[in-house]
Amino acid sequence: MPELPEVETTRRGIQPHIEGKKVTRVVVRNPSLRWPIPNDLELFLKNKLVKNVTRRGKYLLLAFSRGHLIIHLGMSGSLRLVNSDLAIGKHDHVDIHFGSKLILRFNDPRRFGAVLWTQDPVYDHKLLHHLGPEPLSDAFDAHYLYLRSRNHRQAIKSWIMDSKVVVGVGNIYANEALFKAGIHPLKAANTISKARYTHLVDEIKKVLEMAITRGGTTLRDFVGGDGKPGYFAQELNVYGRAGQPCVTCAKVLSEKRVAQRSTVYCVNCQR
DNA sequence: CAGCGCCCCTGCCCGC
DNA sequence: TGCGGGCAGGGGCGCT
Repeated sequence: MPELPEVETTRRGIQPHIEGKKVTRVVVRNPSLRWPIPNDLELFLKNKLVKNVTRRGKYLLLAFSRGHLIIHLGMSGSLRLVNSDLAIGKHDHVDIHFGSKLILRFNDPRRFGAVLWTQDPVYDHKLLHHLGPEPLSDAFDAHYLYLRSRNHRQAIKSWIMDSKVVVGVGNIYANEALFKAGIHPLKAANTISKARYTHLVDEIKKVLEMAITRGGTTLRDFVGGDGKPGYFAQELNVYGRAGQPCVTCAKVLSEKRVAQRSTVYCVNCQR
């Protein structure tokens, strides 16, 4: 249920438990995700040690001594560490065993996710090589966004959701950050001033950081727990609140579909 | 060639 | 209680 904070929460949850551990077995029950899971996945992974667990955008990267496992959770995927005696549930498509007890289990009802293997330098992979800066890095700043936006007329909301521009800004947080920054989601990217980009960058970082902090509160549930991310509990100002009053000015929030995604905003506070 | 829609898939909620 | 329609947090890809 992954926006970037959930992916990062997942990474932090699994990393300490599998880093340095050896894969003993791989079970693929259903290989048909967004792209087919390689059918010789076990061959690549068996007896290999996990060197580290990193993240690029919403892609989780498990580094092995020779190659990387690339995992994307899509719209409905989750990755949990479970004990090997836990019953297999619906949509549990992949199990990666670490010894006799520990399993990293990939579940994905809608199967928009991906589990891929590459032996090449991982950032050369076709899914990663074009990606823009990490939103929480210093490279993502107003100067960068402003310069890059000058020849883009597209609506600011879909523009900041473009992974070539910046990774990890999903629909919920795009809505929330634009509200906080007071920017109308349909405003053309190239018409927004540098000062307003400063505000937007600030709000994107803040909302993502806050959500990661909240997500962190569920970390303790990662082993054996239900693994549900905590972000539904957090206060959202606009997402899911169309027709309800704006928290700032009480005017009824509007909703439009922008690039096929639900977009909620306040016509009074966002211009 | 920037940028728009399509589409992959299951589940859930709502209205009839 | 059953069924059809619409919508869901992603994002690559094929068109124009």
